Amino acid sequence: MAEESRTGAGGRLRESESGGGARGRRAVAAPKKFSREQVAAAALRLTDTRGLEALSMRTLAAELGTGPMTLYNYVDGREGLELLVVEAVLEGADWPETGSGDWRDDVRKLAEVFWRTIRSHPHVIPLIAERRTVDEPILDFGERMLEALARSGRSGRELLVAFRLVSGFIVGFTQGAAGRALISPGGESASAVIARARTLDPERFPRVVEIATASVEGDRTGEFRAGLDLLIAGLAADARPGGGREG
Amino acid sequence: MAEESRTGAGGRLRESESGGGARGRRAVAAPKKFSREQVAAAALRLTDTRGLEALSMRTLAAELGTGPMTLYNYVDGREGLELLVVEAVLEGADWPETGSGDWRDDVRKLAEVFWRTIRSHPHVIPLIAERRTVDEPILDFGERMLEALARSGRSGRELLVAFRLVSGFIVGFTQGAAGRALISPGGESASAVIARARTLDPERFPRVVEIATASVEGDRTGEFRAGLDLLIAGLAADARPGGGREG
DNA sequence: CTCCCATCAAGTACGGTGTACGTGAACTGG
DNA sequence: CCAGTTCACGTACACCGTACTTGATGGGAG
Repeated sequence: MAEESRTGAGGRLRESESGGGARGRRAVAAPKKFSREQVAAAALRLTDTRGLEALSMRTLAAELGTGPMTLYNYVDGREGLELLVVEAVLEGADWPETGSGDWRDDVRKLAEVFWRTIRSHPHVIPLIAERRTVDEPILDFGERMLEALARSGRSGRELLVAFRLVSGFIVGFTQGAAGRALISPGGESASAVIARARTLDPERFPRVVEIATASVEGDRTGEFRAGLDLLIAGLAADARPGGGREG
Repeated sequence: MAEESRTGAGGRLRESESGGGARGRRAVAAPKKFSREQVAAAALRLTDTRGLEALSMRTLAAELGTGPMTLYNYVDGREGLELLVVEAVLEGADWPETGSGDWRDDVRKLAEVFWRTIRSHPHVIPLIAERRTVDEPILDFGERMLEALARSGRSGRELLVAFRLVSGFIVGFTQGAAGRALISPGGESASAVIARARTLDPERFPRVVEIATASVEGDRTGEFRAGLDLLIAGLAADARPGGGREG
């Protein structure tokens, strides 16, 4: 797993940042031109400002002032590029301490940090939604969440169900709150949703229109918490009676 | 619906269309070469057999024995093509009668039909997940689900939360059960998941590995029902006391 | 009848994508 | 000095969606 690009481990790599004044007798070549973090930051910046469809090998390369193929020295193809962006987003989160207190609190805390983190990069949401069973940084979060859920006395199939419930809710809610077509690259989410709801026939979709409106007017975080609390209550009610601690 | 006239190879034959407009001056020049249903069926077949990434204007056109641009006479670009596939999938469902009995039963019935319908076309799942707030056939389902949920005594924000909970669960569960990278175009889902789980470090992701294994061994439909029941129980417990009927 | 031209099917071509391949420059250890 | 290795990156290919253009068709007007 850990076979990252261990190419730079030779020791001699002098980063090409604004280091010492004599920045080189030579033009660039043997030491890496960028750090992986630089690439990640550029990719995330690109995605945040110009949307997910603007993220391509070529645009990113242009952003960095280099050619497309150079990126393949930092990233394992398009797939790896997306992974890099997801990583960059999740690294920005500061995960809470969990594992000791009430599992409900931990579930809540974890979910909330995830929610807040993701929401600050709305364009990345589709990426996270479709890659959540693949990327390690997400699985890392999943593992913590599972640990908390396990303390409700679940394991095996029940744990699986509980996890799917929670993660499905988180991703679904996030996705629904700022879905692909409802948020435009420009970024005016609210008006876009409203506009979209307006085009719907209110006779055919009365309640869809109703909740679409409610969704725009309400505060999403409050709704997220409400849904999560409901979910946690359900999980607690269903938990194996003696299983407040691990049974 | 538009009735189709099948043309042989190479020629287009005139056909008096139903409702052939006496639009004054000109009559129709040529009948359509395919029916919309033919196109939809071909698109769905293509997606089912060769995966979502094989669905393109060009491949579909080739499948139909015509050129790419011809499709634009039947479908509004790539976007419309995806809509067509989603439509084709959801049209295959036979929706239950709802609206009269217990809302819990209706939620269950609707969710289950949706689940079963979608699962029979696993490659379309990502499409449905990301287009669920956009496509009318999906909104149609959403409207029915909302109607059922409303009978738990909710409206406005609470209804929104309940809906997000349920639909997030459905989509999340489906997506998780047969996600993009976990199911390969070839179609060997179970072994792929196992293989994936094997590559994970069990020290770092002990519980992820545990539920991944459980997920392969268990029957998904049972887990889906279990999660759904838990969710419904939570919704029922939280329902406004007097609100068994619409209040 | 002939001719016109509205209409729709379909081809060509353009600008995009991801990336295999190859070349060559810069460094390192012998 | 000379391999050998690592990296930058230009070129090229196969693919994508689709704007634009062409071409066939056949009803009405003359």
